[in-house]
Amino acid sequence: MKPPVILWFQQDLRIQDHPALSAAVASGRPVVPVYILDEGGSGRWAPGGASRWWLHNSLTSLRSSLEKLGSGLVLRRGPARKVLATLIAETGAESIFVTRRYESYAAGLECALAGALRKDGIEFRRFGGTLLFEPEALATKDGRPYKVFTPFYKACLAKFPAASPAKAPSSVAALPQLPKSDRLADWALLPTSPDWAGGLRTTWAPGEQGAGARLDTFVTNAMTDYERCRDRPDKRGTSQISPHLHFGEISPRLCWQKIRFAIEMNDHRGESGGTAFLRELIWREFSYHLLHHWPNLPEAPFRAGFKDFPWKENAANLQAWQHGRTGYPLVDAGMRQLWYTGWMHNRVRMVVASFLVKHLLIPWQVGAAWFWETLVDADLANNSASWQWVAGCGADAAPYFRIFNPTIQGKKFDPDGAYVRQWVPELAALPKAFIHQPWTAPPHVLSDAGVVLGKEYPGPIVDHAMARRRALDAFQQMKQRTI
DNA sequence: TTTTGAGTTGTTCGA
DNA sequence: GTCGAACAACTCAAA
Repeated sequence: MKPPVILWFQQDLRIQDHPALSAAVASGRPVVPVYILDEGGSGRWAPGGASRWWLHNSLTSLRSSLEKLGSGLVLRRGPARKVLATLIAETGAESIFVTRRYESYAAGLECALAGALRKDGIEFRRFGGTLLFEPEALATKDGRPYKVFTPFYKACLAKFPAASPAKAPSSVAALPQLPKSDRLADWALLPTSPDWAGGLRTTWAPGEQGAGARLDTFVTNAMTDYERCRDRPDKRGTSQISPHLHFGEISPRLCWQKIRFAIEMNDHRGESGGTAFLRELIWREFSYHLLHHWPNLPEAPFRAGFKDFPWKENAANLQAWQHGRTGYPLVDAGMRQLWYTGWMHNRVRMVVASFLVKHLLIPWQVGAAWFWETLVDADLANNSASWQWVAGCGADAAPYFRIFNPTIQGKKFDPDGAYVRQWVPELAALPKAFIHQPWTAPPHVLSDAGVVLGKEYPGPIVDHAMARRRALDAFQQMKQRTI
């Protein structure tokens, strides 16, 4: 019998439009699908609690898809290098196929493995599929990586169409007996005592099927109004596809194709909404482009001047932010939505991030770490690039003086306060006029609503006007130090 | 090499 | 109440 191919799954937990899987099947050799839980391999960027919950469910889904194709999924725990060596010995495989990753630790490992295995006569091939375009495929006229979104976006548009998405294989040739697999339950990816995942379970359907359903729902219900509604946390105006994309349960090429198709079918009525959504997919590409070319993006400010920024670490303020007790209803609603569902609306992410970095002067890395722990869509490229963008130290970042006013943002994007009422129930009875600024409500209004500020719900932990001035001063200080 | 136009998502202040 | 300017220059990308 021909020696098998090891198909190493990482953040590509799908069977449709999966170039490495397609190539393994096309090779005509038996395939050994494997997922390796390498807990030390990503250093400080080991998956957080919410990501681990998702991973458990997504692996269950992938395994069942592969079983339907006549195969299965081998689960192993340990350092990837060691596990792969063991599997080579057990199966006699002469090839390993993998979908390439872009985090420096992962890409570095893949390159090292490729070199080491080649010496032993083992073929190690890395495939694309995670991005529309590989980071090497896009460069300025000078041959340098892009640092500004708009020219990057135009360059992407000029490259279209990307390759068409590939169909899922109809079967995967298996060995008579797949190697032994760990029991998924033994990996303890799900939380126990306490089980905090109730909100996640009711919100999400991890896996390739859930991903497709989520995208279809978006196309049917929200795409046409995407431009108008995507900033409204009180509506279902966004796709919520981010965790599915992060785990590779759906490919961006398939998203692109489905959206384009829907626009055509719909007589172009969804054109503006669909295009705005596709632009967000290019933002994802841009984040990966940055991470690939600047590997320390997760740790260090892109603009070096921010190294000397006068941050004020403060444990009490950090905890108030994490627990949704800052006294600013929109901020608190967002932080609680995050804790309960593992996800936060994009508009609100900007507001809470701006609040942490500018109102509280807590380093963006601290906020990024909390998001990493709590988000089901925690993605090193998107998380790092976006936090840097908000903090003003990123590539093509928001100017530092652009400081969100959480009250104004609330009135603008949650005009009736429905979002706040859902996530901050202790304020639910407040009239609309005060829902985003309870500290301005007259005493009788507060008591009618059953609110005692400083009791169930706190007063503002910082004064907005003071915090704004302080942030601008800190920025001035940094600039003077740099000069 | 130099020049030129442009750059995701805001807020505040004063006319 | 509405509107435009100030906020801060700076650096990128392309001609």
